[in-house]
Amino acid sequence: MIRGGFNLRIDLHDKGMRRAVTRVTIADVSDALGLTKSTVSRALNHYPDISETTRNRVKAMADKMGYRPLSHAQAIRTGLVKSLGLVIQMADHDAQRPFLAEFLAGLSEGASAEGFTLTIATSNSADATVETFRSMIRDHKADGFVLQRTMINDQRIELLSEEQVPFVLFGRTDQPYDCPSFDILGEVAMREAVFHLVSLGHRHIGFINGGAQYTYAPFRKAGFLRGMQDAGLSVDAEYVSQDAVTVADGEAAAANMLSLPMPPTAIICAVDMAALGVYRAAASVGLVVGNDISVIGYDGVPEGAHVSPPLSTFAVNFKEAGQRLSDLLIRRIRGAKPHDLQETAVPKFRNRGSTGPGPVDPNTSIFTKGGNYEN
Amino acid sequence: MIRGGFNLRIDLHDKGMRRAVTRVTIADVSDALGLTKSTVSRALNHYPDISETTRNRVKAMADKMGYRPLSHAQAIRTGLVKSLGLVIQMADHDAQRPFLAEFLAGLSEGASAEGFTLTIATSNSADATVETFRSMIRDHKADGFVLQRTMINDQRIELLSEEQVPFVLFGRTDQPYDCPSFDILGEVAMREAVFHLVSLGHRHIGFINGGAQYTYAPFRKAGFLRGMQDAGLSVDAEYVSQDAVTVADGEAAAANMLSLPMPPTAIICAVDMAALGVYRAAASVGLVVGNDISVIGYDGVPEGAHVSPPLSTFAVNFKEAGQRLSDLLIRRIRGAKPHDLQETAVPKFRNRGSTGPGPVDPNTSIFTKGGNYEN
DNA sequence: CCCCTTGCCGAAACCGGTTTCGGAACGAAC
DNA sequence: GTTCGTTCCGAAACCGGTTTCGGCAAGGGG
Repeated sequence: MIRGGFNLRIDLHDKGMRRAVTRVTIADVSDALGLTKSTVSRALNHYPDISETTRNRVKAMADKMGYRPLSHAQAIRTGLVKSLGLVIQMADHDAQRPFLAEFLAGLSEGASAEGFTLTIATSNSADATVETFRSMIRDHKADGFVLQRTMINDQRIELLSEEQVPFVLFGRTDQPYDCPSFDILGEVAMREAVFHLVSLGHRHIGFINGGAQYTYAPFRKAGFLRGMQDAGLSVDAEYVSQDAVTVADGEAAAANMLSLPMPPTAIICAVDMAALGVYRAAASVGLVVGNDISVIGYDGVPEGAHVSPPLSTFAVNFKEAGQRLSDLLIRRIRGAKPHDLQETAVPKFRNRGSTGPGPVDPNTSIFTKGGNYEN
Repeated sequence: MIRGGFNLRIDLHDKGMRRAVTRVTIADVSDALGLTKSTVSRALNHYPDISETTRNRVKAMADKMGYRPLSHAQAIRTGLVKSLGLVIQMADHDAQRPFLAEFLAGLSEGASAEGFTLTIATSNSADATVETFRSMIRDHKADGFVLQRTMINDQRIELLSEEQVPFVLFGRTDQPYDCPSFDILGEVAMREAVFHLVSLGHRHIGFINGGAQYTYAPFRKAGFLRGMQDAGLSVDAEYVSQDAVTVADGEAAAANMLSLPMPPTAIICAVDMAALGVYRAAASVGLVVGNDISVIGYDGVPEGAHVSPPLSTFAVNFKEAGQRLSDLLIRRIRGAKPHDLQETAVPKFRNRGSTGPGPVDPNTSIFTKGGNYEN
């Protein structure tokens, strides 16, 4: 039981570094108190069979000595490495790039608030992503995972469910699993976008949806359709397109719509990047955004604030999303039931000037705006 | 020695998950071979006192059984958690945002190639960053750290050196430490930028430097000055500014230069974001970039490709940087000497159209271009 | 006063690996 | 035929924690 004071040694493992390591172990604490390791451990971990006075003595001594348990030492017995995993799929298209920093900040804050860290990996394809998950699960690199960009028929969900590894979705799933999740209600935003445009006098409103493989797409489209229906407007199939997640995609989709006999006077995009493409398409046919044509985006990417006019959009708070996801995941890891771990939020409309009044006569084409009723 | 076959148990730790865990341990392997754990361990870790035949038997059995050592179990003895740490300082200004995804991808690839993972944290201020490092070091969350955005008089370097924790710099340091590092030679780029502009006929060239607290700033400035000197051009102090890292910063700095009696006909920016600000400043005084005024940036941010005309810039390969940094750091962790771990690369010029011929008469102001020699 | 709880803590095993130490087996040298 | 030196592996300690089990002492009930 008596040990020679503190645990001071020279760690020569990495020849080059010759690092002097002096770490306070649980044994140091127990020795200082005349207790055993087990008592100290249980005291610190809130076991009920430790008296309050002993617990307090232990706690006091522990932080007086600066004792901090080594998480990987605990892990070998508890099975918990106190880390949250994130696999970022790159080259997917670059749409996640603008959010990544804030999202990570949120995740990191939420994690560290509970003593967890963030372990991340990247991959280049869906298959590689699944393999990365497999390997991280097998080596137990994280106690649970955050899945961003939830997809329809998501392989990651299947894998993690099967392996019974805790996870939380950023988004909602169509699969019959009861998953912990945090999601932004894009459908609410899209419906609100319609109302905003209708109140400005627009009747012909186009909708450019995002990637059809993501679960957000049907939700946003439904919100758009619901808004149109509520406004008593019909939706022509030609006014709706999908799979636009980049500037180029948005430009192409908008160019199509603008070449229709009766082009929309306003376009709602499920993704800001696509909305930026609408700017280009508009410019190339001589339309001024915010004047000749109205555009509303979704996401709140920083680039949107730098174009002219600045893009009106529904800003998603990615930092908050990260925090909530960390929190939910940690609660899941600690045993909470999926059903109790489902949250949503609504994006905030940022009216920045890319919308304007609709045509005087709602049946007027944008190309004949100003009274030339020849169509 | 004889153990009851594989290690199959039900792990009830997290009440909610009831996860069935069946893991192949080193003891399973040794039992299957009739050897001891120690022999298997040494065989797998290339100890010299294990015969070649035994080593091969062990290896074969290990991967036949799918054995993978648990890194956190190894860590408690070896002191190595097989993880690289990265602390991202946010709100710094958003300049790092565009690179983050690629940079992480590079780091992750480099790390996982050697069986390491990436542990990241974020912080909101320089002080918080240092505290985060302290805590990660104390809890040994990573075996070493990657420091991006090397600063002049960098507190992180002091801390890590003092604590004798391996690290590698993205950038070079002015401090008297011999640090492992990877850096992009911005000075080469800036000098090349000058030559490019001079060859187009420019004589009055402005330089907008980046954040003065970063070590890259003096290098890039030196490159600019060297280029000017080599071209036989003098540099007026009014043509040089610094601390421009955002669009707004760049706009302000450029506005100043453009209001000089003899404004520069070309501006080189140490940071793309600032260059985008130059676009704005130019527009607001009626100058067309690529025609009335030439602009060259540095970094290769995606936004630069979307403006009109697309920004000519020196593109930095952040993914490669990440890979190299991971590699260097891992070698450092394994004991290589700092002196042998210093690499550099040069950025690649992307000529995209934001530069044009200088004035016919080099002494002509851009505001009188076209032959109106009245100054 | 005895017995039985209950509260509280120590002893020891355990988690999954690594590392030290020592000794058996074998061949070479004398 | 000893002796000595290698080669190669087993036994056991160790890393820093957690968890099980059991036992001692105090307190309460009969």
